Amino acid sequence: MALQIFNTLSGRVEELKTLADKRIRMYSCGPTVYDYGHIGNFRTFVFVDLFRRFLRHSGYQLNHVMNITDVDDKIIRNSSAKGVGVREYAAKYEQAFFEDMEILSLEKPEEIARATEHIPEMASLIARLQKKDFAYKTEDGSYYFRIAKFPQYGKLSKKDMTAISDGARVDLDEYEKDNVRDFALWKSPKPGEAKWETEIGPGRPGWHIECSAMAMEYLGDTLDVHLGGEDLIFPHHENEIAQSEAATGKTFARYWMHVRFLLVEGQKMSKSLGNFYTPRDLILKGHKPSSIRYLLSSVPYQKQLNFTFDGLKQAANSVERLRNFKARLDTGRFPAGSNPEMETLAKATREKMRAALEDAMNTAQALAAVFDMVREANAAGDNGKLLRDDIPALQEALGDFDEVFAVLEDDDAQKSKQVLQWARAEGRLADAALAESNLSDAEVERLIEQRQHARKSRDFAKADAVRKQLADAGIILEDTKDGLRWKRK
RNA sequence: GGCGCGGUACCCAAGUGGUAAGGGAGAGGUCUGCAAAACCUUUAUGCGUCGGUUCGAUUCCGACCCGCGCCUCCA
Repeated sequence: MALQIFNTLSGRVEELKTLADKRIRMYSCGPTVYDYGHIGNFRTFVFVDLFRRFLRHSGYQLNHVMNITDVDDKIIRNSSAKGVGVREYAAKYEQAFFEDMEILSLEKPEEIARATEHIPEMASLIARLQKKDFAYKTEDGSYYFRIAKFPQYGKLSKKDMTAISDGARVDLDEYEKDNVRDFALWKSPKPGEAKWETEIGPGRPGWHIECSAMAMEYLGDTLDVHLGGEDLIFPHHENEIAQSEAATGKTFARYWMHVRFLLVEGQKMSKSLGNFYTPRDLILKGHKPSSIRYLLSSVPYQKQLNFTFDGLKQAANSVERLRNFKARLDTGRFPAGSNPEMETLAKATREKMRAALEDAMNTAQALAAVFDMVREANAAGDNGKLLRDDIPALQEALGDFDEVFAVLEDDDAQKSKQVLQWARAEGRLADAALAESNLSDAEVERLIEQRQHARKSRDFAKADAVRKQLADAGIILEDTKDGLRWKRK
């Protein structure tokens, strides 16, 4: 089977067929860097990451562009409220975004495009649109897109723009527009706001034009896939289509994929409800980065995901189970020989995972396949039916899994530490429940040695006391047949 | 009002016209100096409600109830 995805444009699940065989041109809407990203943003970004990883795993050569919107109304408003320049303000949150990407194990796209570095491309796109009469300039120097001239308008969001729907509100201030639905391509300069001198005059770009200009700049007139959060379907992506296709006369993006919003504790996340979280907030509360990534990955992207603290705990336990299995494969000792059933199991698991992800990125089903393997291989191990030569095949299958899900590497403690340092620097330590483990690896090893001595001399009281001491510092010990293993909680 | 999505065990969640994956949690057991890990057993005659189609529906159709999203530069 080949990769199937749900295409918002057609409203159907379709086979993904790229323009150039095994090369994919994709564009995903990145952050507007006006504040720290929240877990809702990161549901989308985590999905984009899973998708790119799976594409690469499937043999595609990726050309993925993500934008950073570093000029917009909110950035202008927030930066002036703080009395810092727009560039400086945006740079801080852009940096934070990159840090968050690393914390959540998100790969960097091949190209990261900043809006402010592509102003001339946007201006020339607007000039093209004006030449074709798809854009017009108003008295104050702003430019708008003429929706009436683009009959396909609404094809992505399935809106009939010829009729004004009842509930839709209209901004009456913008009387200069020919039609209330026309959207801004370019905003005339206002005192105190960032502005650029361009071929179409001074001002700053509208929201949508950057993505059209940058996507086409890096990927050509027609891209294979365009992704984003579901809220972007309208107006953002609809407008991108209008701008791009009006200018080029060609299809802008052949497939549109949209990630559903998440709920937090059953409700829409909002600051007023007090259920608004950034990954940093959660890490400071003691949750692991891998738990966040796992939870965000575990529900297929087209389904609403209810993000709860209970779910976060469950995710942590699930990741733990997978890591324990990995450790068993990596460090356990097994009898010589091979059991063909294990090779079959590994192969079947890899195929099931691939089939699940090819089926419109059904991550839940892919996870089920891995857990089936974990259980069966563990059982075989307990029964002495897991043999030395079986290990590589199982490791490979687990590696396949982690190429996409990326949760097995135990770097949570180190990542959390970074967040703690950030919190300290920002003076936010007050709300940090995260306890810093004050034991270095060497100290842990030293205590473990003491305990082993005690055990050898059958002084179990002493041994247990040491274990208790380590447990209090967040260190878990496991006495296995193959020796002692320890890990940080 | 228009368009759309969803309601599956204590929690998360997959799925199919033929009788309910997987994970977490709970209970019991095996193993262990004790733990941990792991394994085994167990927890939905039931898949929002009510009708209909069918030999048979959780899966198809209709109505209703509930939740959610977009229609406002919120991912």
